[in-house]
Amino acid sequence: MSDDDGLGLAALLLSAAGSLVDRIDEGVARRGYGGLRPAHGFAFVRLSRGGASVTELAEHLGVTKQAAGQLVDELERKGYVRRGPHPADARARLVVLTDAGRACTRAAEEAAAEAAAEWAGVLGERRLAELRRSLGEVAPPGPIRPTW
Amino acid sequence: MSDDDGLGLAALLLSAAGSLVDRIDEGVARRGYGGLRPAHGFAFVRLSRGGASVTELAEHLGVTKQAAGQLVDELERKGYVRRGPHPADARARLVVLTDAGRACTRAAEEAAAEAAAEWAGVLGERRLAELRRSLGEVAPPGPIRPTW
DNA sequence: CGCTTCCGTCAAGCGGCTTGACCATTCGAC
DNA sequence: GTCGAATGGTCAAGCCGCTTGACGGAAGCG
Repeated sequence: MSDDDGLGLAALLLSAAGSLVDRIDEGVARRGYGGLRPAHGFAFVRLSRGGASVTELAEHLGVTKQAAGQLVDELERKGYVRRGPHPADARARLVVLTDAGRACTRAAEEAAAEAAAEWAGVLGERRLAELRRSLGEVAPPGPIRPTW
Repeated sequence: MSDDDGLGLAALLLSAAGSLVDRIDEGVARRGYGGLRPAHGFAFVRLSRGGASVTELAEHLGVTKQAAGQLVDELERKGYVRRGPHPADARARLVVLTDAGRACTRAAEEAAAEAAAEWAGVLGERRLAELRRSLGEVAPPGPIRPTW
């Protein structure tokens, strides 16, 4: 009954997303990168494209720049990122991944691929691709925000 | 590039889930039930099946019973639920929806159906059903937890 | 009966986030 | 050029939802 209404769809989506995120997070920890939360992984995704300013990161994550700043502090303390001067804007500082940060990003990608492979085992490649396609059509662009 | 790996899939899922949840929440508010958060909606879903104890609710939501108790406090203060004696266990108290609570539950279902209809408009009924089916196969049973 | 288990609540504290204020730098109109 | 407005980053304070810990009361079971 709750599986063919909108609320059931939301529950399904939340459950699937939560499960996938948890598996990735756990896979990252299993690879030796403990003390990281899912939000860090999405920060890595953004930073791996040549770095970003704190403000850009904040927009990417859908939080205030103060919150993004704290997150960067934490990653810097753990040695995953480094704040450097911004080449084109003296107000800004460019946050870039360190070698450890890049290694951790790879670990996250591996863990994610592993989780996706499990799903492919259940659904088959074809239906997984279709799932991805459908989600792409309904998912809005914009920041990756924690769900509720 | 980020759309065909596991991390991209997670982002898509999170984005879609977040969007749907936001729309439902907003739809509920638009119908006159302000000050409610998505978690309340999922609590309503559980309570609408004849009520539940605080502990059952906690399990359903994947939080501690203390947290569930606070949530019930809040809903009680706003007049959506009532704590009554439990018919079979004097330790427990049965949390049931009031008339306002049932009306609000209906509003949430309407808002969810509305959002789902929008998705059906994009994907078509057939692909939406397929989406739901695939999600049902990969989503674990268990509590509805906030994602990351 | 008495021991263990379970329900609900009180109390304290934490973690991640927000709003508000501020300085330094840059941009744009004049 | 110069000056005001906009923007990047940070400090500070506080909030809110949640957690851990501890406890009384009731149930279950030998």
